[in-house]
Amino acid sequence: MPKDTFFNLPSDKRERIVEAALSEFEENAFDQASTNKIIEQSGISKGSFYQYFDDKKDLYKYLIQLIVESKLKYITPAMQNPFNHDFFEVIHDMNEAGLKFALDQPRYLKIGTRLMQDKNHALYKEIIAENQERAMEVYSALVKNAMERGELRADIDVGFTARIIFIMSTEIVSLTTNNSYENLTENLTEILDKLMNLLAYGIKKTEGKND
Amino acid sequence: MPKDTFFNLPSDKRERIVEAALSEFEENAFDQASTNKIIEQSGISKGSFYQYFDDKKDLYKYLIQLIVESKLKYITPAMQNPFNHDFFEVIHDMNEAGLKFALDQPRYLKIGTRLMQDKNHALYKEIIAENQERAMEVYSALVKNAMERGELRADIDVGFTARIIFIMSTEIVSLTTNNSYENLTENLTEILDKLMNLLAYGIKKTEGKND
DNA sequence: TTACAATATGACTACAGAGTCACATGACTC
DNA sequence: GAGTCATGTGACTCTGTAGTCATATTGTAA
Repeated sequence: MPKDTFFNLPSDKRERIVEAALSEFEENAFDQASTNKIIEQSGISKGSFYQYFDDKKDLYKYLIQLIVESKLKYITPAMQNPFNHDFFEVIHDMNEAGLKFALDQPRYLKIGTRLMQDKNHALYKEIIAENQERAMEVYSALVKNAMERGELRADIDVGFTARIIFIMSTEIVSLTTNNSYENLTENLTEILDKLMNLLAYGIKKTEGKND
Repeated sequence: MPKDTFFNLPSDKRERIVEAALSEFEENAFDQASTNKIIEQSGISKGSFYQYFDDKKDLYKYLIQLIVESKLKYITPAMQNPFNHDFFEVIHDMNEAGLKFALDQPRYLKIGTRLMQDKNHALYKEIIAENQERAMEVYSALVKNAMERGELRADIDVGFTARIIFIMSTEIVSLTTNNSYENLTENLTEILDKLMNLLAYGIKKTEGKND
């Protein structure tokens, strides 16, 4: 957590620092990112930086907190009473919210994605791992509930399905972008529909579900 | 490409260098990896290193080449006459081969995965991007062919499905490991079956496919 | 005006990185 | 033995890094 001196700062100065940090961490992973550059770009002195933050990690974790808070604002509405809604509708709405977040907050997305990528990094374990466990529990509960209500095939594996849905939620962004997070196009709902359709029905031609 | 001096080296020395480089790039992404450490660990002098390789990137690309060649050895058998076999069988066998590779060559896997992860890195674009395009073309042809033979629903999107299958092939490893590439368990075929089942039939309870 | 605390500053330390270069060594030919 | 060429060497340069600290500035309260 940043120190009081940081939060006591006039808001424009504080924003300049956050702005500079976002830019730096957007372009570089934690180890690559340079506090020197952040200091330079935000126009504060080195000494001041260390009066605001314990170290580079302190600042970084603060940014991640901002990002998580922001993303939660998007996701939570889709999670109201998830056990009373149609399972596929809940999953759809969550992914839709995630895409909206990606569209609205591209730099947040980029920083978050960077963190998610390096699963071997100590920071990943420190910041992400446990939250991910919680997410998996939520997904598992959703799947289990939907099975009990007869919405899902009875022979599927709950944990496996939960993980698939989790991976879906992280990969859907890359599905919509040809791998460069810059050009998020407008056919998001189209791609989301295709994905939901695949999740529900698969792609094999069967007696029940022909063309 | 390494210089002739490298290939003229006595094989034990050459292997020591490759070994040291694999270790370093296994533990660190390209930018983090230290040539100094590779030099130290392989017991050669700094000057020699630069007589073998143009620079750090030269060595790295050589390793990637070894990795790609190794992976191809696993995958190609599954790709013999792909248009005459059952579509799901081909996909199954390819993924199975990929998992075998992951099991047999964990350090290759780790280095390769690291490279795949940082899609923003210049090296990703230099090394991966075009190969990925080619992979997508192969997958697309497979999907299209299977549709024409009536194996797949006629209403699916070829490009989308090809991308799903591509993502599947990269994500299946993480599905089998709870995110640490160390403990690849033995229930690989089980997970692969579940994944193939999902791809084919989805998870929704329908008239055609109950329980 | 004085006194004191909070904040600001940037030169500085200590370290690590990639890559260079003048020189040393060893092998092979004449 | 002399000459030549490929290869080996490590001290060195240059650049960048995170973090520190003695000193200066500012704000506030008496």
